[in-house]
Amino acid sequence: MSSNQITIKDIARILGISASTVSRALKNHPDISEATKKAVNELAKKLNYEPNAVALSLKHSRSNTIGVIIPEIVHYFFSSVISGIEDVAYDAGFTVIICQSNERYDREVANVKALLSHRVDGVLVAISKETHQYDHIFAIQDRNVPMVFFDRVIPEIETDHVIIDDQKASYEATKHLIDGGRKRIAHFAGPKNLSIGIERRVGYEQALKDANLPVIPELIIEADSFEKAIKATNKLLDMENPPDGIFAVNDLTAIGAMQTLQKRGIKIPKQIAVVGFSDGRFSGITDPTLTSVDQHGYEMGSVATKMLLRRLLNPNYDAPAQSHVLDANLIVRGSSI
Amino acid sequence: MSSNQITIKDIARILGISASTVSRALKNHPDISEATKKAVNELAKKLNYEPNAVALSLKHSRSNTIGVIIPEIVHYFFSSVISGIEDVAYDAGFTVIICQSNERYDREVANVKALLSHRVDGVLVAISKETHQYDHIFAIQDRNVPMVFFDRVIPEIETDHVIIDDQKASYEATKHLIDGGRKRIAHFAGPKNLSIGIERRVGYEQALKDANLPVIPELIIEADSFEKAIKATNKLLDMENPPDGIFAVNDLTAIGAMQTLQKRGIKIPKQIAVVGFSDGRFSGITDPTLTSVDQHGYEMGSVATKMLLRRLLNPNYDAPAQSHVLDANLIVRGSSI
DNA sequence: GTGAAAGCGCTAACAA
DNA sequence: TTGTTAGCGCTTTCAC
Repeated sequence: MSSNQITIKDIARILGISASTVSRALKNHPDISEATKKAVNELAKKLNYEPNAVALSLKHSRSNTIGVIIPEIVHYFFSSVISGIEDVAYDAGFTVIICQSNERYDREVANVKALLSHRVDGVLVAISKETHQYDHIFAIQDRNVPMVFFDRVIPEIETDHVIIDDQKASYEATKHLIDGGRKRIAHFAGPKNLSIGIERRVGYEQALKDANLPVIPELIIEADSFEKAIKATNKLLDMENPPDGIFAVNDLTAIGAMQTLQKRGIKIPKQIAVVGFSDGRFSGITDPTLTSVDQHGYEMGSVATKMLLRRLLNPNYDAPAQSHVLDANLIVRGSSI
Repeated sequence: MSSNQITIKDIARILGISASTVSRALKNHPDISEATKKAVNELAKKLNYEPNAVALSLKHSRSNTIGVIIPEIVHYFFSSVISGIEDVAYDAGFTVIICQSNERYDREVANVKALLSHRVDGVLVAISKETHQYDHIFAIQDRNVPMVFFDRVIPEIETDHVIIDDQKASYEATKHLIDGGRKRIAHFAGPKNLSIGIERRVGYEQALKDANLPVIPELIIEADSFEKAIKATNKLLDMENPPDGIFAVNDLTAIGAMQTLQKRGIKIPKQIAVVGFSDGRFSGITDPTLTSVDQHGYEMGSVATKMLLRRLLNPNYDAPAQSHVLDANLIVRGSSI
């Protein structure tokens, strides 16, 4: 398994010149004679010479590498984010190292360690749900490694971040139902200890208030899984005065609602309209198709990476931490109109 | 932005000893006195010293890094594979660099270049659909960098690989329909130029033959998108003698079929049973839930990585290329029983 | 126009 | 028990 990697030395030896000359010839240094350049470049090509990025990293104390810490790659949203990160990083000549925390604190700490050890030039982090202690994050800052948070933010930590305006998106979604004439809109809410749970609920309530509609506690049910949504929908339908619209905290619960409604003979959207919050690609394949908020994962990844590159590429750029808030817009489909 | 990374030299300087002593103390070398070890380790801890993986890579000509080239991370199957890769690699102390080809040949070539430049110790590749020329792959072999193919295989290239037994899985799926008493089973087929298209169709046909059922050309329709599935289903229903079962090449088309059937008042599975081939996580949230083949993406990633590690960790292991075929098993749900 | 030498951080053979 | 030195591949200053 002896490695066959060609080095500058190999080229130098073959051509009977020095390594430094080869190095210069390869970067088209003006001092080098055309003849030498030609010989070097031809041989390099012939031997499939590829500069050793590891040596370059060590030499320049810059690895041209970005580290990413993400909770779970298998979520459609997060994999879209990664796609956005990869594309932008790639265009800027950076390599991306992705680590999954699997929503675990200990794993996240290990990830940080690995990335720092690899001397990544910057990191993009979506903090795990389990993380409530931040020494490992401070370690990144201590080393002056630029960092951008995305999607999940820790208020105590001052660093660039890009998030979605969940509250506004929920407001829009609810308003869309109101504009469609709905007066009793239920909400399947997320957990109260998660910011998305809170933000989406606040947006919902605000839209009701702004339209002079009452916020009815019985119509707000904590339900963030498919099964819970089915139960919650049945509960709503069993009420004396059922809702005429449902705004669900995510698509999965919206789909649970739709199926239950249909099973009980309710017409969507005629009798009850349904709006979800996109976390998959289910919305296009339900029947009717599901009106939902598009979270723009790809854009989030690309924006976050650009924010990071801005600091990486201009070492004297030292503006204070920026907050970039993405608009998440409503995609209106069949379930609500 | 001056980097604050602590080095062995820093520790040596502070303690007034040599760098090599520090190095040895950190790895608990028996020659070093307890006192020195203690001092070094305490200071290292205090300063948050993290070994420079870049320097180690250069020194050892081993980067402890695995490169992955994958078509598109946003597919659930591929992101599951990555999860499997990450977990196994992580446990073995390896870092993973993921590159997306986006199903493009030029991008894949660039990915290989980047990974070779980073001197990854081994690579895991699922070749892009667009790739029909293999110089970049040969370049990997030329450098004696161990490589494992997963999911997509190039017969001409001899290297370890792990694939799914598509044919067998399709056979099982079709047989399951036959066992349920279905006699006219339609097939939504994938493109004829893709191995999954061919394999799945062959498995379907073989199951029919083994059960002495005729292979009816009109019941085999090329349909690998949601929209095509809807059209195809309508076409089937308009036949004089419609099918009593549908085996679809993927879940998306199976769902298209189900919706069309339901729209036209057909009961699933009573009148027509439907089976899909899993490429998402739709199967649990349809109504009825969808019987489908589980592709075991996570397992594929973990097996592929283990095959790679076997070569990386035992340099004298040089068995010929192995082929690992995973069983993809049928998950029976409501759409077929 | 080209070469020699030093150094990025770390390790290991060799000295002391 | 510890230090010195050389070297992994590359770049860059300084010499010639």
